[in-house]
Amino acid sequence: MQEIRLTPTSYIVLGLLELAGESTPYGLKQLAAGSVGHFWTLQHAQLYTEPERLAAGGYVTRTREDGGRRRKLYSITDRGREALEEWRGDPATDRAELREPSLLKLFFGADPKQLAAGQISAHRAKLTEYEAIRDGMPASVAEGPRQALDMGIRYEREMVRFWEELAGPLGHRG
Amino acid sequence: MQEIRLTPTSYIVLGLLELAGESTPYGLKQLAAGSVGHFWTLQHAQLYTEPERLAAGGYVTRTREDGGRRRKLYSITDRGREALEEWRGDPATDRAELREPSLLKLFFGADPKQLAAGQISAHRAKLTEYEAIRDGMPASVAEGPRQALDMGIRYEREMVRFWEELAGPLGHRG
DNA sequence: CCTATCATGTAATCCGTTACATGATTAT
DNA sequence: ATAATCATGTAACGGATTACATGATAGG
Repeated sequence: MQEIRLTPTSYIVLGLLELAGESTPYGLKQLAAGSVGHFWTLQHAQLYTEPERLAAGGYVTRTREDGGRRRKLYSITDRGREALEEWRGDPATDRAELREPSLLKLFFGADPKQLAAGQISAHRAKLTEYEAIRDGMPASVAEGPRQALDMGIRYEREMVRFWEELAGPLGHRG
Repeated sequence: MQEIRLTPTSYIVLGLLELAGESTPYGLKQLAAGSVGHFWTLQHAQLYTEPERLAAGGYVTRTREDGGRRRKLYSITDRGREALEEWRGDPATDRAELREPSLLKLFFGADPKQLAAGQISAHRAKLTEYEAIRDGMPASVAEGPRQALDMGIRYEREMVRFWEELAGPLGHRG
């Protein structure tokens, strides 16, 4: 049982395993794609390697299917649950940086109007997608995902506004 | 002259070198700290290694001081300028993900009120910092940094609003 | 049957972070 | 002088991305 460092990736895997119970990497991929993946994507390879790391640390267990494909199945352990719980309960969260590539370009002198065109459509598309998810969300969905989605919507709206104003400043309140 | 891949870090270094002319890694660090570092920080080690990479690719040149410390001095080459120009002119910018650790916690069930306390003060602090920079900005500062800062301000404001509403929903428009 | 696509993994590479180390200035 | 901080690097490590490879399933 090695010491391993828990990264955001680790918590995503732990969180998904907590929700899903036993799952294969591909199962995790599917789960992630429909949920947390909307604002934090993982490479598929990570969903194979990260559970291995977590297993080495005792946060998950690995079993193998008996039948034909003998796929690897992972489950969260008590230790994993504790770690997840501790993480969730700790309000000291590292600050994220904006780290928008488009912002970098803007900063270093790219033409705002040109950039804006692409950014507006990208952010609008994402916004539409988020709103569709929200409108189709069954009442059973937990608060967390709902609130996270709400943040995503706000963010996209604000970015659309920002780029729209950059692209065509109509005085203000156009 | 090797093929190297240009990452956002590369463009930051190139962009800073374009602004600064010849500079040492430490000089770059100082420059970055007062500008782009507000929304995209680099480790100091990167400011020593990245210029080396760029030199290997022919995007910058390295010279050494004649005098005592014989520090390394980097300058952008024509090739570097071209690369920077092409990057700036290409509106096809990768989409950034939100990747807020706090959002991850929220998603996976952390207590919103508890999280909010920390987030509100962090985002308020950043907002205050940004506003101070904006208010102290000399008229000579280029559009790019100014607009990037504006985006940062909007972002922080929106995040403050979001967490405030989560922490204490006063109906709406409290 | 054949070919997409879905699914399951491993290996190599590389960038970013962290840690280590030391030289030069400045302040006390 | 000496401590503190500023400055200048190198080395090790590790996680994330990318590339490679192959097996299973479904659709035509």
